[in-house]
Amino acid sequence: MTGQVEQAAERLKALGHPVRLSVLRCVVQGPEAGTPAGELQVRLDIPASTLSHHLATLADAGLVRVTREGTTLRYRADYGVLRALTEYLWQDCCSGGTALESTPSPCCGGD
Amino acid sequence: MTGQVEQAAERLKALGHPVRLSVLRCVVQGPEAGTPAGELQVRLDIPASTLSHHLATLADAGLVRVTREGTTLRYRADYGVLRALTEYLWQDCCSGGTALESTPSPCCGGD
DNA sequence: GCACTATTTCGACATTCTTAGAATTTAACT
DNA sequence: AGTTAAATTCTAAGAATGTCGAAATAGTGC
Repeated sequence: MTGQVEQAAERLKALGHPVRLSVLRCVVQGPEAGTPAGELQVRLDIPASTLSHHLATLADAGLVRVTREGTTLRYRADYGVLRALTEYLWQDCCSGGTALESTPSPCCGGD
Repeated sequence: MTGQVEQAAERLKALGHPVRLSVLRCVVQGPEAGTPAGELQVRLDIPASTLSHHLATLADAGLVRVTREGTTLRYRADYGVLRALTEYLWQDCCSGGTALESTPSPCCGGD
């Protein structure tokens, strides 16, 4: 199987671009059934071909899923993957060591 | 100020590389005072110059901090930044929408 | 089959990233 | 000052990314 570090790195890399991170936020804020690519294109105001590449990157990383509906393609977030990634990032990469033994919680606690 | 999305993207991008993610994990698991670059180099078994570039990327992104101690440089994680990033990722990018209104918690709960 | 719409794929270019040997800096010690 | 140790910066070259107009594809309806 692909190493866990490699997979997480690939997903973080996919998120590591302003446009793609914005795309994800749009998708998350959109309807549960998914947001049409054309709507994302209007919202983000970027060329369709550019958007398509970014969407492909996100989909390849497994962060979003696509559903066809006539001629339109709806993109929606894969929350399972996103959550697993977030958990991995905090638990396995940030709090596995000696420095934070008593740190309350990653995302839930906090100010 | 730099846009929040841009800053988060830069940090995620810094994490989006297998070597850098491994570096971070090593640093986190190391002593609180920081791990010498030389020790990281031995652990990860990569050329010093390559490691130095990756460390610079992580430091530029604000994910790690450096302290000089004689001729050795100790790198340690900035947990405040890491935590803020993790929180941002989940709260602002993954659960801000309509789809997950009743989702318990990002990182703390969960199976 | 033709037209129309929604998106993707192609092609090309500029930019950035990654890698790593060689040279350089920084600091400690004698 | 000279030497040694620890890291970084220089340099260079190949690989990967980002961008976007133009062309191609998938789907619907006439």
